[in-house]
Amino acid sequence: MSTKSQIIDTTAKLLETQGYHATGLNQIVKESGAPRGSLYYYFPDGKEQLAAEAVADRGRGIAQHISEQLARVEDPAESVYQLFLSLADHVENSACNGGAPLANVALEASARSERLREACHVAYQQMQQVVEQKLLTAAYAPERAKRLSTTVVAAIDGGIILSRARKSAEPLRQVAKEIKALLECTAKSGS
Amino acid sequence: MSTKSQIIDTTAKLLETQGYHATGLNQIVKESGAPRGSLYYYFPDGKEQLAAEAVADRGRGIAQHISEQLARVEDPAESVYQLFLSLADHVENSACNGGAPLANVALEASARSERLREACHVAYQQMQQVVEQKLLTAAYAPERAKRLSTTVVAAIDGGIILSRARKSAEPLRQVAKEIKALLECTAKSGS
DNA sequence: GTCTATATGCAGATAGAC
DNA sequence: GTCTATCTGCATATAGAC
Repeated sequence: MSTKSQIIDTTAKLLETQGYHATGLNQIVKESGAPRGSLYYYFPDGKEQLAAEAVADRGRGIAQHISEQLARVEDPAESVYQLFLSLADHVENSACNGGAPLANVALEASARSERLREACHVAYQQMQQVVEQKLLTAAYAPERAKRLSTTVVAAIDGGIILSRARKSAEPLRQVAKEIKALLECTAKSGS
Repeated sequence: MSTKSQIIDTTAKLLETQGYHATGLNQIVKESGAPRGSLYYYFPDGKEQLAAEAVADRGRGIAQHISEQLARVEDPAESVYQLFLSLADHVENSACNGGAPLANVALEASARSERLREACHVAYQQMQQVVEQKLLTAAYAPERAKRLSTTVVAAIDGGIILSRARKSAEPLRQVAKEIKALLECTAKSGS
């Protein structure tokens, strides 16, 4: 892996657990093992640019991960449910400090940096579209599939926040059940 | 209002929009108009203590706000729906930089400070219990009311994150519709 | 209770050698 | 491309006067 992508990857990981302002350039350099002098060579605009690229990279990664997870089960409701459960496992394995790679930056920087806000927005759109596409394979009306995909993404992030605060993946699993119920009980009614 | 509560209130507001690490003690002093020397007099443990008290205070505030909102409409599903809409208005009026007073701190500090994590957890529990109580006035099974209340709180925070990233309250309104659908379509089935 | 002054450290960023 | 040295500024926190 190239030095640049190594830096981006480490940054994304730190942003996920610590957030933007708590993550220092020094820490990124140290944990990535990248040469100190490379940082401003690859990212002339400094921390903001680096974070934006990390968010974009992680956004693509999650969207792909979600896509793969959803593809494993044919039924949309069940596939989304399994996605939640896999996320819950991930949250548990990361000691409840991970799982929502974008939420932290989105909240912190949406006001301060337009560049970061936009990066987060794009990443969320990608996640949402993947879910939406899966839902469209069922009998949902297009508008409703869009609303549902927004709800699924929101429920993921919200569930992870609660799980982190509680130091337990239980909230995420509870949310999983209800999202499944939502997808099932109204599957055929266009409403 | 006393100096102390003035400081707490300002801190809570800044934490909501900026998060923990981006909010400096200097800014708190300046914007609160409180005397500089008072800070460590009222909060000997410094920033961490101040933030924890701000979170606790805001937690009580939101729980009460939610309680009042839910009391305005008898039907649980409809009352929760109206709650979401009022939150969407609030997010819009704050230029999409507010609405989730706890999420930011919960994500940032859950790993670093046990004290802050616990404060967030308690605050979330209070919110959830208010919703749960409202749901119990309907025909939901107790266990399900708990799951649903978790889902509602998660959906609020997640919806607000998406709305902030998108600079529009639209995601929150979409989520609102689906949560309403969830509460309605399964009202009588204990599942 | 509140003030000012200050200690100490680390942040992000830059310059210039190699 | 990568290095080291350094600039500047702000962060939290403390000391001691009033």
